[in-house]
Amino acid sequence: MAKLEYTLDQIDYQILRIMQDNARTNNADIARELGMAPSAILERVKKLEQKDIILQYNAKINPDALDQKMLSFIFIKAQDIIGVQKVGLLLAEIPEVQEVHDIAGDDGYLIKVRTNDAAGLVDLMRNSLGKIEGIISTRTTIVLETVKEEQKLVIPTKK
Amino acid sequence: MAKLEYTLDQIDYQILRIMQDNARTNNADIARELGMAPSAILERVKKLEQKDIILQYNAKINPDALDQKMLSFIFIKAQDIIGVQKVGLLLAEIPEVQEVHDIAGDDGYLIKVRTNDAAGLVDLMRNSLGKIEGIISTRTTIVLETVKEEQKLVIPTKK
DNA sequence: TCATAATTATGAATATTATTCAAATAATAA
DNA sequence: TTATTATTTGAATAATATTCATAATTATGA
Repeated sequence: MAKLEYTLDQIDYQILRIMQDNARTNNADIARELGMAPSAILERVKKLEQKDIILQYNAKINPDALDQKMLSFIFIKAQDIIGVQKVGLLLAEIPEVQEVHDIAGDDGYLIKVRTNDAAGLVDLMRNSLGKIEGIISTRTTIVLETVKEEQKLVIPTKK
Repeated sequence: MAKLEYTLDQIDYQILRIMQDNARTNNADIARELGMAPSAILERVKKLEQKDIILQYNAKINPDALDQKMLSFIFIKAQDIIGVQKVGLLLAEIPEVQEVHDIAGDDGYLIKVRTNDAAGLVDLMRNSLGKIEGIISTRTTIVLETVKEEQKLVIPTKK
């Protein structure tokens, strides 16, 4: 899927750093910051996209603004054969499920779910999870408060 | 912090939907898609930003491209007084820690950590977590494979 | 090392977009 | 209904994106 036969240099790292910080930074600004021609930056950004190094650009929306105040993590024990992930794929189809991780240990999956409230969570568990065959059991962890939530990667410096 | 005395309408939702899908969509394109003047869209986007509805724009970078192939979740039992989160704030300062959630139950925190490999994780636990006072114990869950990882919210339709 | 090839950057030209703002509309409240 | 406020439009200008030929740089192999 991702074709990573590609070596990133310092300039790429700087671009990634800027983009990771603000994905709407325009080419001209990046070019100015790096002291290069906008066309050169454009070229690199396109390549980063094509090589699947930059996967996507997304806006982080305030969950409260959409009344999605409840965040939970659910451990799901499933009877999937290791590496097949049938249950995992079904879980991934649920819109409220933001993340699905196949985890080590007998739990099977760890999923991250955002709902309006507790009722929404119950709903989801009953209607969505409940309909997936192969789920043996679930264990839910409720988030009281989120202190940090980013997906920023640590980008290498110098070298 | 966030001032949410603001009611979103269908147009706002559409903008959010577009932005959530591709944060680099330009104003002109959004305007065309919604059949409105670019200036009107600009106005709305600015407001969405100012009202802390759109929190930030970020590029999702392929972790593999930066050799961050290891993802783990760590439950941290801490002796924080409920609601004070001293440990939580210290955890949030660690760059490899992408998320810190204060969770219900006696576990305390659930954090999401990205490192190069197992050695990097051990390093982090020893050097970073190890230096935080107030951590009573940790329980680590290793991610074998991620099936889905987004932060897209479910945006209401019609009404 | 040198020459050639391949890659990447530049700079200028053009196409598009962003941004501003006054006027017009629409929505809301009194 | 009328006044008030908020939003949208449309036009004008500033700025950015994009293309592409040329130049510079870097990599490669004899």
